[in-house]
Amino acid sequence: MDIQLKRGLLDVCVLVAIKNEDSYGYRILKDVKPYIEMSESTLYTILKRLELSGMLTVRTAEHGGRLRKYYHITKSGLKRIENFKEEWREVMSIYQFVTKEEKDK
Amino acid sequence: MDIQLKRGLLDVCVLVAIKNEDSYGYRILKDVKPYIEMSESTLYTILKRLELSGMLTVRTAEHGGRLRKYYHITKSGLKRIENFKEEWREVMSIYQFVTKEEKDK
DNA sequence: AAACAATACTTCGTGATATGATGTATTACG
DNA sequence: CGTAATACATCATATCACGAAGTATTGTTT
Repeated sequence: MDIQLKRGLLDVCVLVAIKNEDSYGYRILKDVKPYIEMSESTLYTILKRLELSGMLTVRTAEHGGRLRKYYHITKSGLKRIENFKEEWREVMSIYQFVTKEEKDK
Repeated sequence: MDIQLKRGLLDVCVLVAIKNEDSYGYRILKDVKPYIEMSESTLYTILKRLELSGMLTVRTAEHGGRLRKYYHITKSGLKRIENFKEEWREVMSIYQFVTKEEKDK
C-alpha cells in the first residue's frame, strides 16, 4: 500500500488498538498488522510521538521476567479518534471527486 | 484538514484535474481547491514530481501575452488513478477497523 | 496614472514522518 | 543448544507539504 496513503491512518490505528484495553508494543503490532502493515520502528516512533502529544500515557510493568510498557489512551487520544471520524467526511468527498466520471465527451 | 491525511490524496487530485482536459497550474488550483485545500507551492512541487515520474507531460504555450504550462496526463498517470481506486478498498477496511465499536464490555 | 487585484509560475528552507538497519536482552521451543 | 519469538530502542535517510518570498504581466478600480 502506498506510504503516503497510510500516513493519516497509522496514528489512529495505534490509538484504536489501545482504546478498549491497555496494550503494549509487540501486541499492538500484531493487532494492527492484519489491517495495516507497520514496521517495529514505525510503531515505536508513533508511540513515542503519541506520548509526547498527550494522546496516551505509559506505565512499565514486569511480565514473566520481561519488562513491558503498557500504553493507556487519554481523553485527547479519544478525541483524536473522534476528530478523525469527522474528517473522514471530507476524505470521502475528495474520493468522490477522484472517482466521478465525466458524462460529456 | 490533517496534513497527513491529505498526503495520499493530493497527487491523485492533481492527476484527476487534468484527466479529461489539459490544464495549467493556476486553473488546476482553482479546480481542486473546492475539494482539497492546496497551496501554490504544493501544487507546483507536485506537478514537477509527477512530470519527473512520467505521470504527465508538459507543453508551454502563450496565452494573452503570458506563458502558460499545459499539463497532459500520460498512460502512467491514468494507471496511477486506477491504482488509487484499487487501494481504496484497503483504506476502507482500515477505516472499518477504526470505527468498529466493541460490543462486549 | 497610480494602485491594487488577479493571473501565472519559481525557488528555498523547514519540519514532520515512515522505514530499514542495527542493536540489546530475555524466554520458549524442539 | 541453537533458533524463533518476545520486547523495546536508536539512528540515518528520503519523501514531502507548506509558508515565505520573489518575478512578471494583465485587468480593474479610484
